[in-house]
Amino acid sequence: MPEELSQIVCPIQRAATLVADVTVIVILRELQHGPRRFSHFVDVGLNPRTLSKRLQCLVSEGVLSRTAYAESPPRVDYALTDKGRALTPVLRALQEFGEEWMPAGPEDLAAFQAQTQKASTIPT
Amino acid sequence: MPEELSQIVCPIQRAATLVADVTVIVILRELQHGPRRFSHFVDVGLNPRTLSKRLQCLVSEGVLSRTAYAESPPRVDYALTDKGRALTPVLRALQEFGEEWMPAGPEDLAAFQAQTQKASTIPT
DNA sequence: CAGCATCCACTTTGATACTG
DNA sequence: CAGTATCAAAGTGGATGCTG
Repeated sequence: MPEELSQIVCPIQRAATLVADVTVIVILRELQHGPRRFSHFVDVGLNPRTLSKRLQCLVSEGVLSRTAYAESPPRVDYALTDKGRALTPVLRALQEFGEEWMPAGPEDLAAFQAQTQKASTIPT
Repeated sequence: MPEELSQIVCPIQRAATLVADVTVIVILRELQHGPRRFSHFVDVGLNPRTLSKRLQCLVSEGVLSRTAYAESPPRVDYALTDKGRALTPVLRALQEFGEEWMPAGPEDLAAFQAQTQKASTIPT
């Protein structure tokens, strides 16, 4: 995902770019189940460096909310905002198109699921 | 857009990656009005090199059809296939999300339109 | 007209290590 | 725990020029 996302002016283009990133998709998928912590995403296989960037981007885009608790060890929760939830129809459209027109054998899906440690469907 | 698109197994990810490219979006938008030629896209501002790659990718993905006529000078038409038309809901979802949640001043839109020489909405 | 080959520079990423 | 710093490696994109 380009660093200059904020400079993309076309709404379609910008939204598409935002969503067309493995890391972002995994993040959104995980958050569908509720708030998650930084370490959770790391456990799921995301690179801390990229994860950090995406999280910052998503927060600054208003798609995610970041809540830090004054504890030790530190704890930070990430959750979907209304805007983040508004992204669901997009993901669903993407998924429906993908499932109907993008042939992917069961093995492939299994590989992907193993890779991300999660199911490939986005719950309602 | 990554060259190894065919290696992306997750349907969502793959469809998203396909669509998350300025060049691809412009191509799809232009084709909404009917078949277009290579030069048309060039006229619209697309780089021949990138355009060529995207066109090949879209054709091999089955999103576009390529028709070459035995003429001189050569003539080639590109058009949406059923699969290509099936992408419309995705673009629309993207657009709706973008328009509602991605603030873009009128100036920005104007800039974009000037840049692509076209309206930024996708006709039905 | 359609489109490939080349050059080149910039952007982005994974791995790894370190800190408040 | 939640990040950030560094570094080398690789992928991409634009400009240009050429050909069937």
